[in-house]
Amino acid sequence: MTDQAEDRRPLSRRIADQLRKEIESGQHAPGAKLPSQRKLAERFGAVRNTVDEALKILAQEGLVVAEHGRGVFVRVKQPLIRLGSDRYSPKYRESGLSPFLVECAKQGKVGRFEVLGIERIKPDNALADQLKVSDKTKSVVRRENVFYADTDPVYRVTTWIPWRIAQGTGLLQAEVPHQYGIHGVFEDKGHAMARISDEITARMPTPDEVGYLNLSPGVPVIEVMHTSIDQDGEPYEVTRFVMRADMNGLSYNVPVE
Amino acid sequence: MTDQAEDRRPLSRRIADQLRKEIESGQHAPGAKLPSQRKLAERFGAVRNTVDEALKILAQEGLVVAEHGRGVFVRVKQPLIRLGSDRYSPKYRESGLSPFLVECAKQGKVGRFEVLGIERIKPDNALADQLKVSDKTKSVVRRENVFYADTDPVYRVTTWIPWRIAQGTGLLQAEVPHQYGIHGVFEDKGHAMARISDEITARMPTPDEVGYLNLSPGVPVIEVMHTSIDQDGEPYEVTRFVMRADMNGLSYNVPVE
DNA sequence: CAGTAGAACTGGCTCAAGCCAGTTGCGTCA
DNA sequence: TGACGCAACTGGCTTGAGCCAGTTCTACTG
Repeated sequence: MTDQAEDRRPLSRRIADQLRKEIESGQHAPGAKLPSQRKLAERFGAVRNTVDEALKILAQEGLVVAEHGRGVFVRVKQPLIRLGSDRYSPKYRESGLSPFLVECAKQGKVGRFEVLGIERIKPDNALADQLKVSDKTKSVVRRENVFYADTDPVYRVTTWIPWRIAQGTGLLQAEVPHQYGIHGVFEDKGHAMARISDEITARMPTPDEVGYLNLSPGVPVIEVMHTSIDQDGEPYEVTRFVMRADMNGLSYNVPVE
Repeated sequence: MTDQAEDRRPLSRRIADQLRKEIESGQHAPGAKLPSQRKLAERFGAVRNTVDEALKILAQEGLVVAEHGRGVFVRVKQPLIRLGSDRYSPKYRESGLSPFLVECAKQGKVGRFEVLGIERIKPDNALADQLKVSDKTKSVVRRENVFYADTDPVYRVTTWIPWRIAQGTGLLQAEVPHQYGIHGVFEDKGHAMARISDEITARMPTPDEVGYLNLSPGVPVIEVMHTSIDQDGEPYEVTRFVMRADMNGLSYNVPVE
């Protein structure tokens, strides 16, 4: 009776289910190569196309990765880089270490980032609203960065700063003009970080994001819209993180108010 | 020259790219039906299989949804239900409204939940560690719930409570024995919530989750591992949320410490 | 012995054809 | 009029065949 129910499911699904079971039970270890599509086809009495379909299902689930010309491999789970709610804590600013670099170091990786571009632009409505600036003029500075752990791109970061604050600070240059980083600049301008507001969503990447984060199929992205709020309750900076979900997590350890 | 580069990309991708462009430019409005696979095949000079492939790509990106026998439709974006860091705030407990119900009401939906099961079990290592209980005995109670907005399952919630705390409180029954809900019970036991620790990840759903959250392809899940910490810094409850990412977001508005 | 050409493998993608299973609407029949 | 059944549509999936493009290793060549 179970068999009957099984039998009416598509063959590609049944093959995927069987292989998933074998992977989860450890019959195929992480990193191991699965039999070739042609061999699997023979084993399951299906045509290669159908096996290909089954493997695509598993790839979408993030269980396997196909490498052209080499084979299909059980995906090795990457350790997560945890971006914490304490990432803006003053304790990091004084030590000179960013939480990202600390996390990378923990995993024996070298963290670094590249500046992709800096521009003074006209904000869209939502952003103008959030930062309380005009949406008619070039009232914000946008900075684009990519972060790497070793050679893997890990997340893309876009920061928007009101021109009123950025003006005359050198934030239009690639090199951040302060020993404590960009938030040092804000403090000098009279904006100490009192609160943060983070809005978190997850979704499948756009084709663009697949390209610049070098994503394999079945890896979603986490998008964080972060706003820094100063001692007067005024927002003075917005940052968007787009992170690959297979290498990143978030962590919030906060008081209940 | 661009054409040459374009031409060496797989046909299914090029079709997907073209359709994506048309959807994003508004030529196909949200909810609208795309031409049938057979018509698209004719238009693009491809075979139906290839168009099917292209549509699967778009489905995986979360752009379209196929309905068997009816057609392929541009996905309508659901408004997000935002689970906030203030969801455990005392202000809600006294008003008798949960943040989930408030969010649903905002969207004109009726929120409700079902108890799937309650069990006294032996925790796994990580959980035993987190709650500081033994992993050798049935030292925790597990409660499983599903939350619905109207008829859509929105998230699945699993709560683990140390038996030492749950004992004698009636938390083994479906009906929570306190007017302020489960956290009222904890307070009576001397555990006031002082801090929360949330660990957030995103990933593709397991086939199980696809089933009970009724997920369409291309929708990731957000997983939140939440720990409640009392006035003495002791963890006394762990909850895992598995949320469909197309209907849910998280929001943390917290002080910088 | 070093270097290389190529065979034999891998997955990627497309075509062509067909059957099946949902959905919808229309026309017929009671 | 109302119910029912069927035709004509929709997507879902599989077979079978074939070409292409990466990778790997071997055996031959200089």
